[in-house]
Amino acid sequence: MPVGFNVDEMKKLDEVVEKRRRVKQGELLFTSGDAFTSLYAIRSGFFKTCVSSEDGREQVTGFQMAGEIIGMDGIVSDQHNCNAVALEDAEVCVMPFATVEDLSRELPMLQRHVHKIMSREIVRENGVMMLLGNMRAEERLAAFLLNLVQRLHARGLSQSELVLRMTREEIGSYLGLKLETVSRAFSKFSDEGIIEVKQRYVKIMAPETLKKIFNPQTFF
Amino acid sequence: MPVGFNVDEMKKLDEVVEKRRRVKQGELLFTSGDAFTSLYAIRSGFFKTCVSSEDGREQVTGFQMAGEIIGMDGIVSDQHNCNAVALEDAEVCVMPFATVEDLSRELPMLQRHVHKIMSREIVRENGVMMLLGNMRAEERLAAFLLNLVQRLHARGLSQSELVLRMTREEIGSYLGLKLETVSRAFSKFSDEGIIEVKQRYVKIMAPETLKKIFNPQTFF
DNA sequence: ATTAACTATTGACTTACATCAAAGCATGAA
DNA sequence: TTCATGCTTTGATGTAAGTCAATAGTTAAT
Repeated sequence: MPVGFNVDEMKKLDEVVEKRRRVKQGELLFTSGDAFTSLYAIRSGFFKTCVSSEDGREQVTGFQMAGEIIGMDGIVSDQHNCNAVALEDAEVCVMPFATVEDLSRELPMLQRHVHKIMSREIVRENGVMMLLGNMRAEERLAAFLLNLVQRLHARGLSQSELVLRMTREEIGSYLGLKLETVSRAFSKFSDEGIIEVKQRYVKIMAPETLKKIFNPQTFF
Repeated sequence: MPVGFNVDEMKKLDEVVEKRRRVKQGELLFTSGDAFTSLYAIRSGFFKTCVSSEDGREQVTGFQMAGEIIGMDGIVSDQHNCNAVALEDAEVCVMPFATVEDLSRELPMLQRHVHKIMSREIVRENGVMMLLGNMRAEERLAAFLLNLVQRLHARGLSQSELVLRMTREEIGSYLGLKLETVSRAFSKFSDEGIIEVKQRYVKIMAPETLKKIFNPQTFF
């Protein structure tokens, strides 16, 4: 939650958080078809969200970490439209959406915040569409890595080192690539000295080169 | 706007609509970087929204028709993050977002409506990600056509005939394909008797076959 | 400690779509 | 009517990424 609330308002905000819920690695926070009741603020841990087509194909639609909100897909139809799976043991704050709506009628700042969170998700997905529709494998992976470290850095972690919480297959699903292609792109970056990779551990050695790959035009 | 408001509430809702704005074919309703002030309800006409990368690649992120709301991409950063271009002469209702927020604090039904519209957009984009990440060219085009006629039919138009408002290139951009690939897929469907095509005019002869192509598993 | 079950890497080969190129249609202006 | 312009179709060829397959490294269970 953002700063800028007074003591009284903070008390009200506390009401929103009904209770906490722990989700073990591999378990579902919610799944497609579940009744929608609440948004979830991730306190710790790491999630993926994914949709699956009726013939079983799965598309990872996002990776979410501490401080992020998930569940907004459920508002439109009062039931969830994707699955949220914990990629490591996690804890979330359950925020009943009816309470969020009630309270955001009293607190314009909360109202504004809810709108921004949803808008941010729309804009993020626009970016993913650009990635999937226009970029090549290495550009996609560069964008993915840069986005991940940037978000981790914003949480006080390193801006050059990270431990991936997801498999090559899950990265591939998010980026519209097969796991072998993801693996090859990692190896290529590693061969070129842009990153160091050892399984899930990644160290970014040349962030500027990575940015160049993601966004070639910047240098014309 | 949905039904279920009383006379008094309807009066208030009228306040939201500040004024109307006409946008000629080819003109921008808003563009990336514009200050965000309002959402727009399309009264007539047809729009595309698109984002472009710094090196000039363009990704169409959606096509919008009468009755739909655009501009929600601007909320998060107080400036628009995509371009909205009229594909035919159009008229929109300008709804200043500050007014929408004020009023939706008084009218829970409006508040709920705003949330649903944004959630619907998130879910739609999830579907596009599935399309772009997992489907082949013909599946994408089948899904696209089915979605278009379904929306047109909901507006009282035919469920089998439509006139495309966009070029093959714009369809391709939306679907992550090149215009030649879109054209070939149209020709293939036509050869197989699934549709009749004559330039922008399309008649769906075998909707069930189209659904099968989009969703092969249904028939195992 | 020894499996078993995942996960990741790498190579050989295939393929769906992209690219390049030419020609055919519309639409609108002069 | 004629020309110009922009869209669409179709063919020939190229290529990035997919598929198939073998191997090896990691993690977890017994």
